[in-house]
Amino acid sequence: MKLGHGFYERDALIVAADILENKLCWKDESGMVQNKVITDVEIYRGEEDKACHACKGKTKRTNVMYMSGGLVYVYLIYGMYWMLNTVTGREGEPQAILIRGVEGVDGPGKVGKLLKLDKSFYGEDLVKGERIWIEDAVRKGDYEELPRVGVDYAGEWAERLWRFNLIKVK
DNA sequence: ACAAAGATCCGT
DNA sequence: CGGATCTTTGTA
Repeated sequence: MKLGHGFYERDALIVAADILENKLCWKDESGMVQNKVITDVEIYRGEEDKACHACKGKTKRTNVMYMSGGLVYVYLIYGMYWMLNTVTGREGEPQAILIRGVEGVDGPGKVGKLLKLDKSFYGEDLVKGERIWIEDAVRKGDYEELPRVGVDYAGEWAERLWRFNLIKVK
């Protein structure tokens, strides 16, 4: 079942732990529905978080993060890779969760490539789920909390354990 | 207007 | 470790 508003409109710290192991669903170029288990996420939360794009305030780019949870935030990094984020929290609380990896796909750039993301996904509604959505899962495995990747410039904010990674079960 | 940096990945 | 490659943002 598709996750609804209630799931996303909570604090990013709660949603991030809860989103692991759910299924990221999308339609491929032939219209076939694909899905993969979410295994690796990172939290970007609030204007005070120096690693969060919203630390610059509300801009054309960060606008969607200020909206109510359940929307897609995508942006191009290094001129090449589209990063997939889900907006969380209530309106006025800039938050997003970066999908760093799904089963068999290790790395946010690869996730974006797999889903063939582009600018048109900015602000896409995950609750409506026309092109992309998330479905719930039953099993809840354990996860580890790690520092976020690639945000050393953010000083003490880089030390927060805001990367949640599913522990692989053999 | 222009320059700089960036939530990455790949090949050497 | 450097190159690819382009949007966003700060500075003039």
